Amino acid sequence: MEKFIEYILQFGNLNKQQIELITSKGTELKLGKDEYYWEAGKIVKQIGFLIEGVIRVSYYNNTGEEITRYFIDENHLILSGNSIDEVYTPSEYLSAITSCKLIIFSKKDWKEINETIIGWETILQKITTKYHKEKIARRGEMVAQDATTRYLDFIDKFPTLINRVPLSFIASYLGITQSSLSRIRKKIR
Amino acid sequence: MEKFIEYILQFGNLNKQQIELITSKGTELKLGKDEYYWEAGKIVKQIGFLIEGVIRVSYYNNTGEEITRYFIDENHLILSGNSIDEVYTPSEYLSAITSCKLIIFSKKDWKEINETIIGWETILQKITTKYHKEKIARRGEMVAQDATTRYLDFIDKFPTLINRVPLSFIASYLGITQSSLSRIRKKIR
DNA sequence: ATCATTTTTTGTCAAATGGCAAATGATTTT
DNA sequence: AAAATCATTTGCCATTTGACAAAAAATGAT
Repeated sequence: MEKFIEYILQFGNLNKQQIELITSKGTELKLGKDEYYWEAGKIVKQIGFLIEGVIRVSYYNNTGEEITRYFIDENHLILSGNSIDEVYTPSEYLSAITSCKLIIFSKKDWKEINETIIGWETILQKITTKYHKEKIARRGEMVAQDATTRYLDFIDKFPTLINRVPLSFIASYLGITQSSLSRIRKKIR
Repeated sequence: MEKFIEYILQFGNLNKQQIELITSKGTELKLGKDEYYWEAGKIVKQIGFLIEGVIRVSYYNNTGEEITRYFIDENHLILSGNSIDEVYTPSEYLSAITSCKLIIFSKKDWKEINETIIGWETILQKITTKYHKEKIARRGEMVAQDATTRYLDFIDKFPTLINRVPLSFIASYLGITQSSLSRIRKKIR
């Protein structure tokens, strides 16, 4: 829980009372490997903060292939709702790649926090904007490179993930086949 | 100018006085083809709204190639600053692909509007979020497809641009060479 | 209209990647 | 430990794309 508080404090100040309120509302959730955090189409009923593990965001493209859109690693908020979104289309799946530990808040509690803590909106706003930008930056430059460069970029940007994410997922994130990625690895090794 | 007001009104209400304030502060700016709206490294001293024309957002990658990150077409705000950003890295160039007409506001006037009109922040917030999402959605699915699919997607998402943007820029947006794009065009024609 | 310039198309060949299947390696289960 | 399962690597061949160069088409200036 402290991790979550620490995270929030990066974006704005909170007094003791406020921290207590937040702490009292959060519950721990454990996810086993390959369990879904949420599934396409289902209504998301909570807000989560990932303390441990890696979550994969995926969707199915028009040919039925499952594509990895994104990875979420430790110390990231997973939001959904109206203006503040970590997830963009209702057709996305979030599944645990490794076993995960999260702090979750029900929508109701989250709303209460929002209504009680002055400046909470602003804090969320900052967080959201920061991650929007990160994502755009990460993704934006990926299109215009060959697969090897993209993989190198990936290592650069997600250094902690390389050994925790199966090759097949990385490949689907990079937009290449497993085989190709395997060959690329061999080449640059 | 009305176009800009119209645009803003989609995101929130304004009374007559407020509209007048905004109108009084905006200036028209014309850009010739290939002129820069802003250049990497330079300080942006204004906020713009594109009424006519197409602007290309580009950057140079590590090998010195100029890559098109994005196109901005009619009726879009071009912002820069702190939390509200249309442009993400200070190394980006914005140049007019066609001749352009913009409404611009100096940072000072923009600040004044912001301080005078209650709810202005919220309106901007909505706009920002909307475009962040659009971009992510547009870009996000592009990596995992072959060039033909990406071109088809492009046509889908920027139907108004195909005939106004030179092939070379589209190619650089899609992450392929001109020749390849030319061949793809031929194939699907 | 003519010339010069720019943009787009095309050709050729090499390199990268995909699709498929088999082999190898790693992990888990029994 | 052996078997079963899953993940990764490799081989083979087809297709796509890149690099480079040249031709053709479009655009702009005079």
